[in-house]
Amino acid sequence: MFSKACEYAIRASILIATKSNDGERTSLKEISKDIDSPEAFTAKILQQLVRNNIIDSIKGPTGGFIIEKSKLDEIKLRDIVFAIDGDQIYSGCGLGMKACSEKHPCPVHNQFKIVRNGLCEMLETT
Amino acid sequence: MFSKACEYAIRASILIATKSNDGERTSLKEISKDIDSPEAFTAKILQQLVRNNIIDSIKGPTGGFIIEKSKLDEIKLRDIVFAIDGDQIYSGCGLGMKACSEKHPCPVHNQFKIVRNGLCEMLETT
DNA sequence: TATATATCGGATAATTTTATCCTATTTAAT
DNA sequence: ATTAAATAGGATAAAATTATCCGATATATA
Repeated sequence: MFSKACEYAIRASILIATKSNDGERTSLKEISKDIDSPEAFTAKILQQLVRNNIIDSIKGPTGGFIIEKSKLDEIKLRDIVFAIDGDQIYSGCGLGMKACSEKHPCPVHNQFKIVRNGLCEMLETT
Repeated sequence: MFSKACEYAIRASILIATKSNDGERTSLKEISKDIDSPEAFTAKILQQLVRNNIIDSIKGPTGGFIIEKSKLDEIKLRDIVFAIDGDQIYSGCGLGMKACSEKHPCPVHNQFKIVRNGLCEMLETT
């Protein structure tokens, strides 16, 4: 469904959000241990989330990652997926057919559409 | 959503099914041209479909690929996806969390479940 | 039977994704 | 100020996916 990078991003975000809700910072070490991901790779992904303004980082001892209180209820899965995987989930035909469109739908266009709409709705509300 | 290999497999299968319904064979060249995929790579994928008994191949001049009439209505997207990508779409947590299960669901478990069930249902009926 | 056409299958290459390493920078605490 | 702990970021490596090449095999047709 998602790339591994995106999976890590979502899992990390959930952890950071939970901790942030308790007013705690979460260190990279803690994150990669908790979500069971490679540390250095996870660091890259967190940097992307920082650049995309989804999480904040604090350097130095006692540093770590947080999500601003004001953002806690605003951030949707969609934002994370976009930051890491881009819009590929939304764009184009589910089968990658260039010629497929609403006007010239591929044979499974409508069935795919239903599923994708469900997915997008979920990403935008969760 | 799917790997490219799987996309090619589905697109090729749709084409072969259509032609087979008209009693025609479809050559590799025709397939890769029609579905806009690399020829040699497509050949590998078609071989997998042959081994998985989804399509049949006929060698030699005037050869090509067909789907038996009796199978035409029986083959579901599910079969193709399984043959190429395996059961990854069905198995495990949508976020790849080992610890996630019905008993200890991850925070987005139920939302993912709805979407995946929709996808599986579609794959099994189309 | 000879030939041309088509799939089969092993080996290899290119690309993308995932993962690691190492140094720089920031900053809390002593 | 010094030190130690933490993130930042560039360079590189490993693994997986996608793609290509080429000889082998099968077979319809002349």
